[in-house]
Amino acid sequence: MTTIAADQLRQFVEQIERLEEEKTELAAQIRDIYLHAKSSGFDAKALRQIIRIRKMDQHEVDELDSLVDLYKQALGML
Amino acid sequence: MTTIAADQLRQFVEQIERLEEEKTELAAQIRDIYLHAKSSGFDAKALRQIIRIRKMDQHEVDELDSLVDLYKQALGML
Amino acid sequence: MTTIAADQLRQFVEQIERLEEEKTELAAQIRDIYLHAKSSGFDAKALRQIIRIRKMDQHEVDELDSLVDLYKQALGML
Amino acid sequence: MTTIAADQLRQFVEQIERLEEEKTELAAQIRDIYLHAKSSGFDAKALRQIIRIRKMDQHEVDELDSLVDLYKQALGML
DNA sequence: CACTGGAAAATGCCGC
DNA sequence: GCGGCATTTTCCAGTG
Repeated sequence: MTTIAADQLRQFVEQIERLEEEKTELAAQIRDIYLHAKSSGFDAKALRQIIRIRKMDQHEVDELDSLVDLYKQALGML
Repeated sequence: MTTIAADQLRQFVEQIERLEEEKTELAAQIRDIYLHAKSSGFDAKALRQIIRIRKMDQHEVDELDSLVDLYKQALGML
Repeated sequence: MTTIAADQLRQFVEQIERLEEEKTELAAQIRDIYLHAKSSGFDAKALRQIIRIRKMDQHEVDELDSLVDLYKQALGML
Repeated sequence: MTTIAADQLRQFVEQIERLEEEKTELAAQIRDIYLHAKSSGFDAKALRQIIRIRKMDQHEVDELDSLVDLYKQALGML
């Protein structure tokens, strides 16, 4: 491997590592908020579900829900 | 480490590996079923959700659902 | 949903649930062994590490290794 | 739910969503770098491996290593 | 466009 | 009983 390639590789590695560090930091902040929410009396599991639902397109949500309901019906779960 | 300890360790390792192998095999079978279900026209995501719901105690389900609804209401998502 | 489809769905669900039950049982057995190992004086964390290392398909690992070594060299990690 | 609690909930949700957005953005940047690396002739898989290896806190790894080596020896893996 | 593999999220266990 | 860690599951991008 040429020196040039090695330097280039090093650049890539360092850039990635820097960004991943930031990403890890953000993840930690998010965990903290869930902890705060929890100690404010909110249920973490339900909160996560809310976040998930809001992230999904409304159409997707509806589609999945109606399928789940259909399956529940077929299984006598309703 | 004595020979006895080494033998004991080996026993543990082999037992664990054997069980994990079986576990892996089961996981593969489960994946297969999801594949069959899919090729029979069922939606894998919805199916997984059904399995999850059935695994939960009914009381838990209700509790989580009502919390999620409460949160949705608080956030004007309804 | 037709009766046929409903029956088919039920089949899938029941098969999956049965297999998952077995999987859970195996997981419990594995936990037990770790507990036994621990009470025989072995360090569970190290033991898990051993299992992990042995699990890696050595061949596949080696495949990447030459490339990885090249890059590590370039990064002064050797 | 009181107005206060609802407001608090909204705060948590918005904070989480904002941080997750940033995290997604970082992930996109990282993907870009891998793409650049790839078009510079580097193997993405090996590159990821490098990143993974470097991420392991070398110190912590060493901590376990003596125990692991002991066990490997016992298992004839050395 | 389905599959594979790898990253991220979520769940559950063990320790304190 | 809670927090941290490890595993497991889910999701998603890359690939053929």
